Amino acid sequence: MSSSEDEMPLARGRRKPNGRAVLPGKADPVEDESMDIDATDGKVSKVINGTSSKRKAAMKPAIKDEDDDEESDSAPLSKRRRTTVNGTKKQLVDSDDEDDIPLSSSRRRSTKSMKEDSESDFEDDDDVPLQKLAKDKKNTEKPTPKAAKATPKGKQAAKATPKTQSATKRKPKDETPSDASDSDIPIAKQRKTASAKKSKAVKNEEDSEEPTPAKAKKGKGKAEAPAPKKAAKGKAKKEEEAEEGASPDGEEQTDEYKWWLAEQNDGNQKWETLQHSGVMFPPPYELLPKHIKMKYDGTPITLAPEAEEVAGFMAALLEAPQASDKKFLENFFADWKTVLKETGGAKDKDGKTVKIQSYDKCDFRPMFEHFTALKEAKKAMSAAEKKEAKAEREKIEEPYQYCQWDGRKEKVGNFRVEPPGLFRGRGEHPKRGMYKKRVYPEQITLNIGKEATVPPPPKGHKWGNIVHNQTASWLAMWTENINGNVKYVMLAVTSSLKGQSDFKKYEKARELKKHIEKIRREYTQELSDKQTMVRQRATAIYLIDKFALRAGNEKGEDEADTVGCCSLRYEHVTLEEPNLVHFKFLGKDSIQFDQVYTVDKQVFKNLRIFKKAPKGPGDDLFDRIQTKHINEWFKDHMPGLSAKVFRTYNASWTMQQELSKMKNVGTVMEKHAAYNEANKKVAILCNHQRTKSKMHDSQMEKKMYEIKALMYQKWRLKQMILNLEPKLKKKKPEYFKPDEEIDDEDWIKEHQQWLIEEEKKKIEKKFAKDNEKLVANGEKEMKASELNSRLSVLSDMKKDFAKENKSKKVEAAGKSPSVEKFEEQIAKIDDKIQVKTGMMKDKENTSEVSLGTSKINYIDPRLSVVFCKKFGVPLERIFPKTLRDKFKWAIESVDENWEF
DNA sequence: CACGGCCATTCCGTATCATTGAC
DNA sequence: CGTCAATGATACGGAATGGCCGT
Repeated sequence: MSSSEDEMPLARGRRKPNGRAVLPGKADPVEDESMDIDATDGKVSKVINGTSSKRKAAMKPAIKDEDDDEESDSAPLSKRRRTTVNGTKKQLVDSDDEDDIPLSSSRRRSTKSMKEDSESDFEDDDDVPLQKLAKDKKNTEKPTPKAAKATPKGKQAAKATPKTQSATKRKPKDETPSDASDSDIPIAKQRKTASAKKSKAVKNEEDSEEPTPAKAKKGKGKAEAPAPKKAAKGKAKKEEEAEEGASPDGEEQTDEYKWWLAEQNDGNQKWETLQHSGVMFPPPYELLPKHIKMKYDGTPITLAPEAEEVAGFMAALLEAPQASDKKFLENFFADWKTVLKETGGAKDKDGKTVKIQSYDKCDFRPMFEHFTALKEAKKAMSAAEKKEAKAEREKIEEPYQYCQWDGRKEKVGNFRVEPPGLFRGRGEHPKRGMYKKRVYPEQITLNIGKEATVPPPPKGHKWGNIVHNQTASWLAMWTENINGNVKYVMLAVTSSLKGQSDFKKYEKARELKKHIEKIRREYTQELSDKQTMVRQRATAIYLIDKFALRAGNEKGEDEADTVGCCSLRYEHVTLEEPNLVHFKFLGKDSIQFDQVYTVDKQVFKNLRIFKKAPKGPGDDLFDRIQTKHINEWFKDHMPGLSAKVFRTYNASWTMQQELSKMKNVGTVMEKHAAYNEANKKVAILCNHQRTKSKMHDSQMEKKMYEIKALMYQKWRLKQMILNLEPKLKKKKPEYFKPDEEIDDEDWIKEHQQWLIEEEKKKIEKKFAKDNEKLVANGEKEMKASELNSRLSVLSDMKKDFAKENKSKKVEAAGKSPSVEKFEEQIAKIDDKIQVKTGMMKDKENTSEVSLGTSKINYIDPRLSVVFCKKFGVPLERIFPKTLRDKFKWAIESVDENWEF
């Protein structure tokens, strides 16, 4: 049985715990490839043959041959491979093959030897002139391991970029604004000057377009209202901040730390002093009321608190998709049974133990219904009650919200300990459904200043550990039980610390600008390197650069099967002559990556080689490289360079290109739409998707129907005009044609039916309501005959429609009908149609693209700020409040000439 | 180990619809 | 009786948050 499993071509399940895909009964394709390559040249092939024989000899121990291997580059790879291969025996046999095709694995041996294949591939490959080989050889030897590695050491020093310093000179470190409102004066000023410079026309538009009026009408004076007016702005801002400074003395917000005006602290130390309140725990579990009991095999059962709690987690999901996910249920059930065992199991009403053996016999419904009722009760709370509850919550949270970081008040991010629950995972995570346990203070380590007072642990508990790690930015941590991952409590994204690293991230990306040409030149050249490893590396880097792929570390058996660049497998890439590549795989978070790209010829050729038989589904495309190899290469070309930097760089670069194409014309709304369009390009580049909501299609259909209904109404009105002025038809025949969407008799008839139905419902509803009222007033209900008479309009409608359908004419309706009146109504309908189609398009357009992620993480915020300044678009249109906070550094530090 | 990225979910304000009352 | 404004209820969609994922 196990042998048959070995033969399964599927990747999944054949991965070793370390994640390497294992080729069952197959030796390393890699080496063959390199042999082949080298074989193109007589001289080299000699070397290779040496290697190969060595390899054969040292097949399983593998590692050793590296040292004496002359072709150092390929050796490490084979080493890696060897260590993970399970079918050692087979390989050994295979490797006896004279052809040096260890692959052999009878399962998919190609008739043509791999050697031949590759040879031909590289032969028609004139990118690698023979004479060059000697030189290349040298090159490849040079950058061997250790020597290169030393370089990135300068990284730390280089990190404090000159840019940072230049920003520094503006103001000395300890400069503190005199009061809170002070901080927004500069903005106001900038804004003023900017908008003054910008066209007045724009401002007028703003006034007319902004949703402000509506809000104002509502009497909400909130600063949030996009009121572009300078004066209004300043005032509003102040209010806002006053509100935020919860404490009565508006003092505390005053010395907001403008790190971008300050000296950068270099080195590893993150703080000097640190005081905080620790973490907030979820409320303890409260037992369900006695009468709420789940059933097993029809018997109501009593559970220990923890077992009941876990059961409740499942009960809550009864109508969620998880409830029909076998794996989820299986994992849940296993963990739940463990809890049951530990807590004395389930008892019936007489205290007799009930054995829980089958999920199918569990009935969580009573619990589910109880939860649903609770939810509704909560929803039904009066506004005042809700407000009170909220205030109470906030009061409890208050101490955790902020910490003192080097004496400054900084916002804390996730101070709440994650509550227990069932692990959800993304995609087909093998651990989904497992019980995520409650975290107790004893498991928590606090990181806090030596001088600080340690926050008291919850009563009856103590903290697991207290440390004073000044090189760490976390305030607290614990280890979660599902994957054994460490969870950290850190500062909020709006904190100065995070702001600084955000800033550094973008500066790093901008630094790449200076190197990108050289980098591209070099990897392009390496695309035709004679060594497979180098080629694979170059190809991978090409993909990372062009298509913004992630690096793609190996993953373990107990993680979802998702891939990035280096972990792409055979089946993820399909080639289509002459140079189209179809990528289809699950990326981070199990998000589908499904794109067809045109690639460089050489890249296409390389991919074809990397897919050569005997590789098949389940095999690594880049079998000779790992992320560490590309990372080493990156670091050699620029300190701190990584695949992520490419993503940031390309995203921001794309945005800059798109924005610079734009002209300062049109309304604010149009400009905003254009911005979103650019944003969308970036999102697509980064493959930021969102799942179309389940409702999406039906909502679309509904909208479409509404639009058609409007068109029909319009058409009828036009017919009525004709009814009044038949002559008009000759004058403007186009005008009186029905929209083609509704040019369909069957549809019209259906629609008429629908209209009648709707009308009927409406009348019945009204009747019922009227009756209710009468009863409430102690009067008698109306009789059914009244309803019938009211419903008689329906038959009139029917008749009218029938008549219309026959005569193709519509009688003018309404009192004192006139052409003008009809035209007015038509205009209104046209407006509605316009609006609706616009909304539809927009919705469809962004239904599967998520703009947020790239806006938050990849597009240099300074680009957006510049955009707003240049085009007079209120920043609030682009950045909602939290983003304005997060990007304060960007908002306050650029003028409109700034470039990425 | 530590940190940033990233989608789904939840939260919350606004738009829209329905209802009522005044004119 | 129709219209319009005011008000209330609800649906909707963007913003904030949460917690899982990858490097």
